[in-house]
Amino acid sequence: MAQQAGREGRLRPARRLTLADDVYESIKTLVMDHILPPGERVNIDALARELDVSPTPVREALARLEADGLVRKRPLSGYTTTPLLSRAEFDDLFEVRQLLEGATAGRAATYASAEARQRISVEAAARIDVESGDGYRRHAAFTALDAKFHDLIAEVAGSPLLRDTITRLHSHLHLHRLYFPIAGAPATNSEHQRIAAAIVAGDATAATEAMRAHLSAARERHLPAFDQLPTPGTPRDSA
Amino acid sequence: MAQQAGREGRLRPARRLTLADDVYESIKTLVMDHILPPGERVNIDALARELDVSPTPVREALARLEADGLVRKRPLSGYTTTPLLSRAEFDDLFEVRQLLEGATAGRAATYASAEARQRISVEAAARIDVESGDGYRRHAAFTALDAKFHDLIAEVAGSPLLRDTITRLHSHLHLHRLYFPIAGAPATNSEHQRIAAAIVAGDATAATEAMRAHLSAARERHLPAFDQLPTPGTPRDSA
DNA sequence: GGAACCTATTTCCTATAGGATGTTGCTTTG
DNA sequence: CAAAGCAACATCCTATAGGAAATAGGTTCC
Repeated sequence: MAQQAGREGRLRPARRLTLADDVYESIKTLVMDHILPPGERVNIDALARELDVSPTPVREALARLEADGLVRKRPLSGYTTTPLLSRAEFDDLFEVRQLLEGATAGRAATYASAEARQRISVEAAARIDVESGDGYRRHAAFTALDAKFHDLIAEVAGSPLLRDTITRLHSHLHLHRLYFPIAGAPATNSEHQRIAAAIVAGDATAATEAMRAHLSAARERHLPAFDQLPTPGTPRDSA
Repeated sequence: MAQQAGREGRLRPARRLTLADDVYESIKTLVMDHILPPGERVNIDALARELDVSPTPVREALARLEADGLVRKRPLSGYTTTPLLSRAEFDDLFEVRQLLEGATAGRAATYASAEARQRISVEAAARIDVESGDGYRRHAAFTALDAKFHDLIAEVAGSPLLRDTITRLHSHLHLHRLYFPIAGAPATNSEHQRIAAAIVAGDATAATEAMRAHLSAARERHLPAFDQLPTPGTPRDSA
């Protein structure tokens, strides 16, 4: 008792299913937004106090996040947030993305329904006003739009397994989203439109090629961020 | 108190790190071996009693297993083991495997070290005596050998992400292993050797093609099982 | 002056108890 | 006889407490 009284609407969404699920989403956001910095130790009790719940659902949520690759668990030593990708891991990620998402785009061009093609066309036309909002919101909005476009293609490709797999990969990528140079947004948009055009036209080969080219270009756009980044894995004891 | 007294070595391995990890492995085995049948409800408390631990680590283990796709969670209703793959999901799985493992074999042929090629060659030569042991052990041994071969290729392909992704997919497949017709073992072995030969020779194109052909054949071998299977998703209330 | 050892604290890990919710079976009514 | 409503049960979900291990800091010895 003495806990479910006066904290409605603090972190709790309107439709509340289970507390553990809400906690999972909350912690995921904390990690994605770097409120819990990469490589940082995660104190279960402190997190439970912060979220105003007991440690049990926190522990359950962390177990799921570990399977997602967002935190690591060292036995009898606690959880830590996953460090930022190293350069090698980053390159690896984009190679795998090229393989998976290239094939996905090709499938989408072949199997997508007319209605699905319409949706892709609309989605590719959407843009984020680069001038609006502060830096953080702008980044978040742009990243969300990019993720939505890629997921949409995965959805209409007609392979649930492929879509799940791609979604999983994106978690790792999103840890880097705050470092993405916003200047690349226009190029990203036009590349998206080229992919959409190929899918709408039903040209699988062109769609695959356009997606691979897009990911190659996206990788190049991200690379400068590595020069201004703290070396991953370093146990930063900040000042 | 009154619990850590007399149950040494029951399910506890010699090196004990955390109870939750042991419970995770135990439940995973229970699901894989169909001791917890697919589609069955999983009672947390009953499972805790069975494993002689408290519900807390069981809950944590189930959360991880859910992320692995071996159990599903319905809010406020409990966990259920994942049903067997439907025909459509099965076909989907093998398409994705062809994509991923085909590319992996090609990478292995290109990047594998001399020592790695040696290991693959040895592994492909290993065989399970089809005559030995009872049906269950024979199946388990053969499936383990197959999984080891595929994972070895993924390991030497030099892409940790690709390897993780493939490992995840295999979980779903392994739920079907008990239905695999053992008669296909010799063909599987020879196909493995063909893949190994291409990798050892450094022929990426041939390795990719051999892997894809192998998976296509393996899929065909599995198909008859669908005719003698209870329809997936049926809530079986056994006699 | 440096390294190793010991101690104290923090943190994690597990067990237990109680409240809320979904489910099931029975009864009642049309 | 069937369907809807109700009640009892089982199960899940969350909170709290206590024991064990690891980490950090201080002290002592070389």
